[in-house]
Amino acid sequence: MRDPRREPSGDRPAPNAVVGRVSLYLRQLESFQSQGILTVSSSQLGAALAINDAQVRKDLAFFGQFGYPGIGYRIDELITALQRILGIDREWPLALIGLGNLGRALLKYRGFRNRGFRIVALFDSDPHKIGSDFEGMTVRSLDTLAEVIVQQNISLAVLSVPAEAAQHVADQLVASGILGIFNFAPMPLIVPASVSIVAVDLSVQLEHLAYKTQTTRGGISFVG
Amino acid sequence: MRDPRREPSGDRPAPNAVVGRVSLYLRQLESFQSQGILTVSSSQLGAALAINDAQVRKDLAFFGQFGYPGIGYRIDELITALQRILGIDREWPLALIGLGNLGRALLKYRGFRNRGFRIVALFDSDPHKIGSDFEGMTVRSLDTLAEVIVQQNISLAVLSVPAEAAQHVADQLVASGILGIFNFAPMPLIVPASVSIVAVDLSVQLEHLAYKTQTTRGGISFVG
DNA sequence: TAGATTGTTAATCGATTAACAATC
DNA sequence: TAGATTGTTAATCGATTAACAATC
Repeated sequence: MRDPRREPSGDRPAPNAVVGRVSLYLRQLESFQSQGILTVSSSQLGAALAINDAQVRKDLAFFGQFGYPGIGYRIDELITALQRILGIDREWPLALIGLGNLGRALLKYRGFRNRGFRIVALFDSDPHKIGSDFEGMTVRSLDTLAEVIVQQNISLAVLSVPAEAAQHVADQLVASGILGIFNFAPMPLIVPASVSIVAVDLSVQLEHLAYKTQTTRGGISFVG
Repeated sequence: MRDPRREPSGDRPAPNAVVGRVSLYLRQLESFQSQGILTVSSSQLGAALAINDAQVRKDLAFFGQFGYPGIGYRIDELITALQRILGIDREWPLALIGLGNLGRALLKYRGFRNRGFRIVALFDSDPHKIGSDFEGMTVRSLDTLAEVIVQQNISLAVLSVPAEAAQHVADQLVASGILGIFNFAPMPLIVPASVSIVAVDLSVQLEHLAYKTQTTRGGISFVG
């Protein structure tokens, strides 16, 4: 691996769109790697994801110099670098708050564990659920939030509670020292800027599909 | 309700960002309505969602003239208009393909039914699942996809199958005449441009949260 | 009327794409 | 070397915000 490299862009955080694409690049690179491919050019990587080659190079260049002119990118090297950049070169213990249908599904979901995210603590406000076990873990009362988050060194929480409860629980999470919230509740959360939020709003997304379906009438192929 | 109005912007489809925000406006307006509020200004609506007031006006103006200078927007009127624009002034029957953990959770999820989306048919490729019942519906083989989609007049599908199977199932859906796919499989699907796709990539989103948490260190309040 | 607020134009900001010298 | 491909600058495109005449 080449080293030292020129430093990334002054440590400004990357634009959201860049981070999202880098995640896609990483997954595609892992797929190439599993096929035994060793190097890839920006145009090959872009073609697999329907992304312009200049965009691929610019996105990667945001974080440093990873490519070799005339050759492309060495896949193993780039995978290592992108994992470190995204922060998934380590395990992230997660707290899951809300064991309704969605919460229980997220608990069983494989996609997270594969990428180093591990749900290690469960919380719910329903007295019928507190004390019961899911996937080998006991559901705890929200009263113990701060205690458990500190003890287990948890920095991220998955929030799958009803909209009405979401802001109150978010406040408790913030008070407990959480650093990031993965929000599935269909409402915007207000938190200090020191706490990161990524929201997945399934109703908004499905409404978007309804809109597109109503308006789209095309013919050319498309990657989506 | 004022009528006739000036026509929307030449029927170009709205930019994605606009559609997403309109969905948020609609939900916020419904919340205001349930509080008994009758009119709202662009700055009030924007404040509730941390969106600039000029942005709110511009987004709405894309679809027509809904406001009253000096007054704002009449909430019931705007709700009706936005529902029609998004295409959720009617019922959408959905097919659900893939009854793994995520699929079963989506089946039980209330957020969809509330907005007029109703899962009316279940499909899986696993012979152990075919024939069994979930929520009063029998899981069918993918062989019957085209037949059921036509019979039940289904235009949207929720795809929650493993990445390896996703493209193949998408091809079957397209061949069966589906118009839109809500894709939870962690890979891009290739479909004709006449078919709409909205993708929810949970791993990508969670990786984004990891990145933000790693890089964020702020202090000012923020709505997310 | 005076005050409030829209719809829209112009100004700004940011993101994407094209082009190409530098490099392997 | 000749061909390929990067990193980066400049050009383009699109989205957001500011400003304000028109309107209620």
